[in-house]
Amino acid sequence: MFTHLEAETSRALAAYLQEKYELTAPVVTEQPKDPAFGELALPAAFALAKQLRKAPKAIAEELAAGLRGVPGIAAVEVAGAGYLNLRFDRGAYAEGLLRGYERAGAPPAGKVIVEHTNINPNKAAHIGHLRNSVLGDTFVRMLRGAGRTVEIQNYIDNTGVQVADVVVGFRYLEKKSAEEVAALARAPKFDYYCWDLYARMSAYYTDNPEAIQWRRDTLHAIEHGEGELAALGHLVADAIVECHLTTMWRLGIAYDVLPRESEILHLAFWSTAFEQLKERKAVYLVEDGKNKGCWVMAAHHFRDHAGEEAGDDDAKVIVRSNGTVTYVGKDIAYQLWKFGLLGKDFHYRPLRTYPDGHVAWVAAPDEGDPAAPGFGGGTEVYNVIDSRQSYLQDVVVAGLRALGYEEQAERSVHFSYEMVALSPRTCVELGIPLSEEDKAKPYVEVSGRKGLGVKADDLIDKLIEKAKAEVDARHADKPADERLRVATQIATGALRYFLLKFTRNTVIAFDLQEALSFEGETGPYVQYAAVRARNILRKLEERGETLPDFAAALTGASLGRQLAAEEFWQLLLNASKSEKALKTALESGEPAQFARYAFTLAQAFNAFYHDFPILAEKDPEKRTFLLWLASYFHSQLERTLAILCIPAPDYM
RNA sequence: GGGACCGUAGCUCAGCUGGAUAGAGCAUCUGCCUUCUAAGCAGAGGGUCGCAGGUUCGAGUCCUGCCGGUCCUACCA
Repeated sequence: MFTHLEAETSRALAAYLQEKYELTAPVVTEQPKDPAFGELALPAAFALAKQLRKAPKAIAEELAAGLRGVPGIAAVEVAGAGYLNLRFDRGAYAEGLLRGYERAGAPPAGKVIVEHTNINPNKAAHIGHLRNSVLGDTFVRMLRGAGRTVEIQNYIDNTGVQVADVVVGFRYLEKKSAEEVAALARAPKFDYYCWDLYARMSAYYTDNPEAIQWRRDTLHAIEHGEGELAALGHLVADAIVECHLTTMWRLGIAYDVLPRESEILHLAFWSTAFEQLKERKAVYLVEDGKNKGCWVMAAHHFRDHAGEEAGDDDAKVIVRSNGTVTYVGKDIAYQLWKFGLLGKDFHYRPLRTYPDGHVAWVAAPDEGDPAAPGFGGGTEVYNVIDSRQSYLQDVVVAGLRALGYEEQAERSVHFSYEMVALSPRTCVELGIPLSEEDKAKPYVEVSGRKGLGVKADDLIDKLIEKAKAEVDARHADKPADERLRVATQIATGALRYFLLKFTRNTVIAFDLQEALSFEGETGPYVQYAAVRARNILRKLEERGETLPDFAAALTGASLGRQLAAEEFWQLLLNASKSEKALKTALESGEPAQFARYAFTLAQAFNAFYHDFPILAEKDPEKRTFLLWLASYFHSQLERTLAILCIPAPDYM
């Protein structure tokens, strides 16, 4: 409703500008800082002052006339130095919300592909991976909330160095047979086991540099899919992927398809892309210098300031002198596939059916399942990858551009975010040893190689444990399994909100105490508001009453009477802005903005809840109105929480 | 050396494409449970928006320089 009026206002003013001044300018609308100024503000007069050579205030007076007839607008005022402030017809606005209104405009066609998670399948997921997944998953839900079709991809680098290192660890460090590893992989917490092994193996390389040859041999075997080392690689990677899927599902995160590097190699995606790149002269063979014998992409493709004269040494190596392709090269091929530009496709088999019936598919080594849906072929692609990889993401986009896929390059978005580090205090708390150098830093970077970090499952367990204690203290009368379920929901809400409250380019210095907080700007705060709203409605039923048929019981006139009270109007207005909040958050690509809206919505409701004992209200019209407001808040809170994938518990 | 990001209250962070009196949470202090659950509400204190210039009706927001911090800049991923 709010966005509808906003659009109508902009359209009316644009038409008026055209008619009166023959100007075609985009109309900017703002939400006034002070609610006393009204619901919408237009600073248009300021922008026109120079062109029309008149004082902004005088222009605003003229423009006001063009807005007076807009349906739903009750008043147009000129304020300040030349603002146009609009006031809505409160009764009509509420009636629009009550009776439902048509959402204007269909969402853009085409499939959006969002790639997120992408954890190397060689160790347990940690807090940094969670930020990626929660950010990606929430963004997906926001897009779907706005009506877009979205496909979620989780790329599995199952043939990389990291998997190889764990295989080396099993084979040479622990001297385990394939059967022994298989037994470990079937046991719980295989990902934890590998976490430690990977850290030990990394340390071993440092002390025994000659061991690097093991890595080379193993990597070669894995890449070529040959022998028992390759089989071991698959065994490890597949088992770890299962662990990751399970961990992520604890937070409600699921995937549509898991493309894998092994199939990208097997199906020779790269050679197809390589032919295209050579043909378009996007890459060339270096004859001399440090990159001699490599196929490289010239720096000017991906760096703004690099001139054509930038040398071979600045170029990005795509194919090594030994003929193997780098990760970026494969990534270019993969990005082409995402847009349906490669002319090749994976085979797929179902990997997992989630409890809600959703199926995640995975790239299959051979024929695959004919029932598989079509994947890839998107019109927009978002890659949720941390900001440290922006250089490589630039190269990928440059690859598309160099091939002439300008439009797809434009629609390739590196949805970047800053890393999650650990606050020194939290390191101490977790018993992580810190060097003197680390202690002086504002935060300590997590490192899988060093085995330094907070594992996702550990953190979730801790949150559940804490929430369980709170629930137990408050609801000792409820069944234990139910209390555990509620505690799990609270933990999920706390964690998802915590990871979302920071904007993407803020480094999170993870602080355990802060993350474990359920008060203030947190997920549980928002959940609590939803629970309270529901309690009012439930209490009503417990008293033998039924919820009124609001559409019949409330009219524009009665709504107008009640909304004459400023506080009621502000509450309703606030509650009605979820669509607006979603729109601006999507435009800026910041899930944090939408999370923040959820918080302000909960704040508004909590104030309302405190100030107006609804069930005790004596005046019938007011009571009906308050009930409607409460149920409207309730539905808005639940809708908002649903998009954030924060569960709404039955009680707290 | 080159590129990118960050610097806002004691702490952690918001501040949408430049707009009206710079916000929130935490922490500190003071009130509020006989009421639809206090995981809550109300209030107080707390600011040279790193520094200096510039652009204009208007700058936390844009430009330049400086100071401080971080990341990237592999024939690793």
